[in-house]
Amino acid sequence: METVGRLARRFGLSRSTLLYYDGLGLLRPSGRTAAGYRWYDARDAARLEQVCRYRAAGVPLADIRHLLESDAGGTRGHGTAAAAVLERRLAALNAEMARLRAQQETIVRILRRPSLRRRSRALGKAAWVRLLRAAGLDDAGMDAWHQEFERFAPESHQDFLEALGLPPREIARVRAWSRRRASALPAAAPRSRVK
Amino acid sequence: METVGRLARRFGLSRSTLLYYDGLGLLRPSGRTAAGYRWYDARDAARLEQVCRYRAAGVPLADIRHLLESDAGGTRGHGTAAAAVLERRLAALNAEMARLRAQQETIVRILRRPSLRRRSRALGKAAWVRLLRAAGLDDAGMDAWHQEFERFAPESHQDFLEALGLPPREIARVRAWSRRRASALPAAAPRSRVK
DNA sequence: TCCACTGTGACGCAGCGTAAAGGTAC
DNA sequence: TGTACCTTTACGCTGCGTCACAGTGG
Repeated sequence: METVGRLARRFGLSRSTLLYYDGLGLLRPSGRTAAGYRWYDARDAARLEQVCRYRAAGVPLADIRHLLESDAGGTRGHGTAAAAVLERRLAALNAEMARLRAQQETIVRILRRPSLRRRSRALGKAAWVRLLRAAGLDDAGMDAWHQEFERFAPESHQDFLEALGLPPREIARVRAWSRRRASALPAAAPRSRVK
Repeated sequence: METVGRLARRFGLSRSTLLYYDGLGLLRPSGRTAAGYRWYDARDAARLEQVCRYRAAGVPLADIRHLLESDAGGTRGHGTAAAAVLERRLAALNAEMARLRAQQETIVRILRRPSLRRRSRALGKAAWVRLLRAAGLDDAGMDAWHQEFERFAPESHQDFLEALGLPPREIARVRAWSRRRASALPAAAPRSRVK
């Protein structure tokens, strides 16, 4: 039982956000006062809480609308729909982060100054090697680490190598080597890995 | 010496993009044909190449405009201006990536299902521990790893722990412990680290 | 005459922020 | 009487994509 400004403050949103949600049909107040003020009750607040949950995950407002509507329509399979939307969002997040990493890399390439690389807060290959060595890992350990990484989470291995700033060809070489290594006898290592 | 469509294709852009740049004043053709067609010469193409370089780094069009204008105005300090813009962009990228990581984490929290965690392509604590163990690291090694990480690159240490999905309080605990550890005698480890 | 190209202008997109011009609650 | 709230409408932001309608090049 509250007006739009009060509800907004309670959820840490702005008034215009709630007006926008109303216009979209995402969150309509269940009533109006005699003077035409929007009047939100407890169910509206509960719905807004759901909306905020999904928004915190970056789900687009249109998707949230569909989710909450299908949710009201019937219990059957609504959890599945939510999971599908969230998985789509995860995929989009991965794509977006890849784009941003590529931009970071581009900047570092433009400013060839290694002093700036540190400001990107993204560790490079040399830094990782130093850390792992300080932890007591030797060459054999790092080889094993790559193999296990490739076997257990190949996509993450790819992401990790990209984040190090390695060129695509070197990434491919490291991964291919890690795969072959896992099922073969010891052989010559490629010239360059995260080692 | 070419028209807008041809130049666009040559740079892998769309015609409307170049029209937009013209409207902004970011890239004006140096001439027009008798019929009013835009006519781009080699210097225009060179300028477009610069624009594309900065765009690949995600620099906003307005900033690119300022850069290229100050560049034409005088040689004095234009490299510094470019570096400043790129550093600002790096900071924005870091902030944006932090936002996206937070959203990933939110999604994983919503779907408590660990099976989905794998699809996020972001490794969690357990996965990292498994990898490091497979590489032959023991508890002491992991302790040393944290200490070195904290000493050498504290901000990246923070980023890494956040990316693992650890709650802020645990991150603070791990980092404080790593700092103390580096200059003290062996003591009891905190209840939970990436170990 | 045909077809690919060009011009200008306008609208659309996501998710709101901001302002204008006024009515309402206390 | 003030002022803190509320109403609606409409435009701004980014970086273009996508019409629509008309003229041009070959």
